[in-house]
Amino acid sequence: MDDEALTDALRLAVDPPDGVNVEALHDLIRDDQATAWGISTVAAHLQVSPHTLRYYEHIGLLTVPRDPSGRRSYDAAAVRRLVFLTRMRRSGMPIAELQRYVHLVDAGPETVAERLDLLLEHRDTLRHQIAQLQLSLAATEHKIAAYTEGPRP
Amino acid sequence: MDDEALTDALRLAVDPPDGVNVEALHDLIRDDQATAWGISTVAAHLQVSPHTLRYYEHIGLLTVPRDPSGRRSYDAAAVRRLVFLTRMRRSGMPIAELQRYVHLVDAGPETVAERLDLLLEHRDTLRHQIAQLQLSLAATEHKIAAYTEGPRP
DNA sequence: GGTTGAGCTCGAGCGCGCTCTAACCCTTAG
DNA sequence: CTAAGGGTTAGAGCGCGCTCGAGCTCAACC
Repeated sequence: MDDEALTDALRLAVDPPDGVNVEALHDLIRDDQATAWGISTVAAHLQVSPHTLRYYEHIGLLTVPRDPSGRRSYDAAAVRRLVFLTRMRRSGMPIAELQRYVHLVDAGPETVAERLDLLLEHRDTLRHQIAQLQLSLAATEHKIAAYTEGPRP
Repeated sequence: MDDEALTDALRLAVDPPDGVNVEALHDLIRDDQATAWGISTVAAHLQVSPHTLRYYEHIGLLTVPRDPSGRRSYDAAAVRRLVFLTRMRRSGMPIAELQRYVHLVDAGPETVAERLDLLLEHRDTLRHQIAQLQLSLAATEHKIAAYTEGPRP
């Protein structure tokens, strides 16, 4: 059930249906303090390796509770942060910037302005990237058309 | 060969999102047969370093004519190929794939089908990337909205 | 209760794509 | 005629983001 919810959240994150519904994603992974997940479960759902999850923790991007025998036990907060982290990574945010961001988050509410700056900057980067990719896509499609239609490409 | 397609790719390069000098690119494609450009000129216009241009040549992505004293003298064909190469690189195509592609181009017209496959595959990659980035953008904008609009209760 | 397998830490290694250095060569301005 | 400044080569080095291995502990299943 919770596992399913996580799966759904991640499917939304990776492979969006027609409308992008950020609200829904947000709801799907909201607090749910009963359950916890093992490292390989989380890794599989986020499409990263357990090694990577340990690495992220090691470099201070998040802290993960342990079970009595010392194993990582990812709670809802950890998973939510990981969803954020992996999405930012996939969209090209460098790890150093993620470290800066989570440091601000952990520092408390007086850093909100700075976090906002960081997000605004990333938004601009994303828009720029999308524009560039669309241009590359147009160029690629044009070349494809030249190969398929034109007798002398 | 596919000079025309490369030229078209260059034409599509005319309106990059930020910074790239449109006039400069026009300079680069004007005077097709008469002129040649030095390495630092080309590097500046393509926004890469001369080191990178030598590197691309070294790994076989293109060949560049030399002037009588042995210096690189980029002609229109070389520049067109570099426009293509840099565009593909910026849109995430790995160098190994570029090597494969230019190898096919250099192998002659019987490799057209294979080149087309490669381009189709890249097109799909681009579409997927764009979709992902748009989702990340939506998520980022949502977070920004949460910070700016919602006065925290 | 022994074996299998997953997780743990620590630290080294790696693949990619440049990026830089060393040592030398040419062209051009003063 | 000299000196600056950019070009040439081969090859080493680097930053990023993992990725893997060694050697161990622990839990679970037959």
